[in-house]
Amino acid sequence: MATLDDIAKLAGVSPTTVSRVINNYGSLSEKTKTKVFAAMKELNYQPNSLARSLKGKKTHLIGVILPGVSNPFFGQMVQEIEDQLFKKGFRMILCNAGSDSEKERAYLRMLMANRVDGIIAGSHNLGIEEYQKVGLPIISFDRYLSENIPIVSSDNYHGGQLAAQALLASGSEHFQIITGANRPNSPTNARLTGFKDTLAKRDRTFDLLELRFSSTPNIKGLKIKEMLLKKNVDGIFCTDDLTALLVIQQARELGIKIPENIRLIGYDGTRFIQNYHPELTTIMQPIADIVTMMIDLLLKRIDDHECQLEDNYVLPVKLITGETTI
Amino acid sequence: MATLDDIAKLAGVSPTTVSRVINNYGSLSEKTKTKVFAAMKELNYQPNSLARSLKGKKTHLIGVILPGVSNPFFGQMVQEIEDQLFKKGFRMILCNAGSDSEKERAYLRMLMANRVDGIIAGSHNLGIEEYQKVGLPIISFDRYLSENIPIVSSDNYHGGQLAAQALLASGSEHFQIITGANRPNSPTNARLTGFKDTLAKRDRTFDLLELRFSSTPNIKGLKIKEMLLKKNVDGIFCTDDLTALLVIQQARELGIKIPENIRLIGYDGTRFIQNYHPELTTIMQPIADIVTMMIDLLLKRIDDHECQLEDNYVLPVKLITGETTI
DNA sequence: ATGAAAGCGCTAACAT
DNA sequence: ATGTTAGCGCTTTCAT
Repeated sequence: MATLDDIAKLAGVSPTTVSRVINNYGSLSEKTKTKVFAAMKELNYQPNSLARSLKGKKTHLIGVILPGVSNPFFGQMVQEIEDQLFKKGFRMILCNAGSDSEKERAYLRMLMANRVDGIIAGSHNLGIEEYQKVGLPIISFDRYLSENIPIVSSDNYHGGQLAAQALLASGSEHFQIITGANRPNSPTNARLTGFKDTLAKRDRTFDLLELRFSSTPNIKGLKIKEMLLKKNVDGIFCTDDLTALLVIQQARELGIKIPENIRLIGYDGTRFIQNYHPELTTIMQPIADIVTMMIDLLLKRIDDHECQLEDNYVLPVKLITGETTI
Repeated sequence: MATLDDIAKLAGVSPTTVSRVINNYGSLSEKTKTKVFAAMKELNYQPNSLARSLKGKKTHLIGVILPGVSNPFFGQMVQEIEDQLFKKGFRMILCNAGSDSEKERAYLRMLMANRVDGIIAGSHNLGIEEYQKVGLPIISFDRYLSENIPIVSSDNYHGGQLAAQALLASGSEHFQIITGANRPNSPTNARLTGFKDTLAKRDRTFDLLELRFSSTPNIKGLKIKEMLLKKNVDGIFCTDDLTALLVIQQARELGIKIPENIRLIGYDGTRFIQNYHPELTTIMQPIADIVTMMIDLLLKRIDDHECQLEDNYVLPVKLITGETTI
């Protein structure tokens, strides 16, 4: 692969001059420019960004750590991140941490070794210490990682309120919420709290079903079926849309009609759900805005590592009414 | 951020020795090792992989170019790629090319500039020339890119055959196939050919509806509705599962019963579909095997740029029978 | 068992 | 307007 020196030789100028042409910097005569450009074309030259970055410049690489990308929510988010980063001249190293803390730890080390300019993290396997030690600009999505790491999230509390209001408005009396395992410190818990508080104001209570994030859909389906059979519920709030799909599936098999017998509301409102399951009432997270916010903050921190940022940035959610609530 | 020299000083040895410890190479006394390790811990040292790679070593970076990741098929594929690459000590730079050739071209340049060790490409915006000029190991998924770039794909032709057989077996008489726009040279066309040939053997014909990849689901849905109303079909083959979901949606709205009035079969069989739409009969692509194959070939080429590989690697598909065919 | 020194490809003073 | 040179952090001969 051609180097800057090769170009210099071919064009009959010094390496510096070539560097100047590449970076469009200092004063160059038109002649030299043309010569150099010609040489670059001829050898299909690409400046080695490793060498460049070694000289203390930015790598323009961002590490993105998420639980996984086969889930449509994170799929859409990653797509959005990639798109926005690209427009700003950054590339992304994708890290699917799953629920494996060892892997996440290894990735963190790798990202440091690769001298990424910053990190967007939306996973939650690790303790605080590891993220503190990284010493790189980090922005978190929907998770508390450590002091001084800003969290961007949608308004989970209000989402919970909206869900409760929608179910109340549709005349439900016996409420059920289905969540993932609730981690301490996770902003996601606010969905539950918002739901609970709103019901409490009307003196209503509800049952809670926790399904571990790591359970397979089959297992989740089974637990849902069990719940559906045992309890007399008529208003269900799932804190993610995929679980809501499982409820629809199980209800259909049991001959339970939605929304006649049960009203159902999900959470996330990805483009995927809007396109392929428009029947589902859900709370939409503003993924594009979340990503814009995260990237904005991250780039600020990259420009100035010391810049002060808020602890929390909360973006508004929206109720999308489908046919699963009346 | 600490450098190798910092460690050397702190440990009271030469940089060379530190390098030896890091790479576990040459002969070291236990004492020195311990000292050096201690120094590394103390400064939370991570070797700068940029500097390492500059010295001619591999970057352990792989570029992955795909149309996008919000589609569950590519989502699952990316997840699989990431997972397998990680286990072999590689990272991945994710490039969503969409249907934007300028972006794909820019990414190709970036990947060269970043000196990735190799590329996995599954997009199809670009002409042959650009991929030829890259001069990096490349493996393609399901697309013809250029001479000497191996293509890994599932057995599209056989998939088409299976689909036809399933519809025939379920007693359909009037066939419809719904595909994306058919590009020349795309292995995907074979799905159509396999379907056609199998029907032809039984003296059956079929209608073709082409939906551009770039159309929104709403538009696709509209065209499907139109088709459903106008034609008298009772056996539909969609060359991807998402389109099949759209057919289910439209049929439901029109009061057409599946499988009573129409039999339906999709293509891809992602884990997502298997979990959330088990009712859909579909042809499953062996994503994990495809990825294993691609990575295997890519690493071979990375080890030896000249190594000879086949032009095509075709992996078997499987019929998954749901309730949309009887 | 350890160290000195050159060099990977580039950029940035500092000349001229 | 262009060139010389040193150095980014590491690996790798070649010495000792």
